[in-house]
Amino acid sequence: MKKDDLRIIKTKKALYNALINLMKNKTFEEIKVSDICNEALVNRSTFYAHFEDKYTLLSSFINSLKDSFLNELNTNTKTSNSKEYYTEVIKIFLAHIEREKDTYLSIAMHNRDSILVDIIYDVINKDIKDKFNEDEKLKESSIPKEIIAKFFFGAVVNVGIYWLYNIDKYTKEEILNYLILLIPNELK
Amino acid sequence: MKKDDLRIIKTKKALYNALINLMKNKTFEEIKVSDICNEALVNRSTFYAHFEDKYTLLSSFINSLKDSFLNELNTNTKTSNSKEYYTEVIKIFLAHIEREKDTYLSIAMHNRDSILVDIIYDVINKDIKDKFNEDEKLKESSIPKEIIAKFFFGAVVNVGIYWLYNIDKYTKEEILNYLILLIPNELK
DNA sequence: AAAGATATCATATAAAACGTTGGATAAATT
DNA sequence: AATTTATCCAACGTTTTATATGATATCTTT
Repeated sequence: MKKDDLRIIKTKKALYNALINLMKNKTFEEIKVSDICNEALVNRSTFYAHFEDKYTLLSSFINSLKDSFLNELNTNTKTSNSKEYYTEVIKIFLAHIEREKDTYLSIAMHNRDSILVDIIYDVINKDIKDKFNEDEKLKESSIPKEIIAKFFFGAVVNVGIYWLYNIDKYTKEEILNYLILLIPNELK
Repeated sequence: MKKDDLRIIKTKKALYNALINLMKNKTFEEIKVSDICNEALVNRSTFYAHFEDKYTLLSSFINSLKDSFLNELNTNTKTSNSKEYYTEVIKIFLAHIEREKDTYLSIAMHNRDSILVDIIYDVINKDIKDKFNEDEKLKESSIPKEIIAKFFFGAVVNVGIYWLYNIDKYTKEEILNYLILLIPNELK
């Protein structure tokens, strides 16, 4: 099973797309493996050749989303300056939401918001934590660093999710500005 | 089916407890209706007399958690003063986490964090939004009220969840203080 | 372009879990 | 104490899962 075989790439992509499509109209739990296969025009036995079950399929897809976001982070954040670093991260975060909005909205449509929250938190926690820990300014604070981190992570992510649902109401730049205003200067 | 029949109350409670117990060791998806019934010492046909499926069971339990939190909110927030109102809400929020920590940790154990996030957001959004909208101070801000709300809701909830996982590391009072420090005075 | 490798398909099958039913029993309400 | 009714038990058909096998189609390699 060389993973670069065209057939494998094709069927996996078909299964991913099928799942996301079905999630526009159905709860994830309501979706059966056979539904996914029918939608993807893939035989059921082929499905099981690649994934244990639909949960593995979903989390595999989620991981690919995470990876693409992490790549953007690594390639687009050049500044070592911590002040600018945070706004750059937020910029990339918002760009990610904008680009993947259809996917995220499909997932959110007939499912719990939280699948979305899970994805985004995971991504953010993975990479940004370290930078946060190196931040010299935060060491002076009387509030534990980890709590400051959780506070503003939660804040930014929640605004991001709100924007996802109201993406035509505000531009990316507006949201960015609001966030910059809301985050105190000592952290910016 | 009068819902105040002792037998009904008993079996429902048994099913709730069974589910929460099982979630300490298994994913919600791995848990079968028969598992819940065995754990609860309740016949499977009785289960179906009360709930459509395990999803209905879970969300019914979640609703009861939400109700208990909303009750605390309504009975314990007397102040019309908006400054003090927010800190009171946070106090009640932290007290709720502390009292229900075993339940929440069971749910979180082998499941996505986000089930928890879902619960808490739902509760908070339901009741506190209105107060937020009435807040005169916020009308002066250049930032849309809804965004300010999402920002600080996300922040507080995320700190609360962090505390749930590290409940022995900080006291309730410490967390409260940190949050008060992190929320700017104009909003307090 | 042909040969070889292998992913996919079609089909079959067993097991697991779902969801419902009807009558007997036990527990509650009045 | 009489009546109501929730629970139990056991059985049943259906759906879905998960796996296996050989034939076919597609991709890779040379």
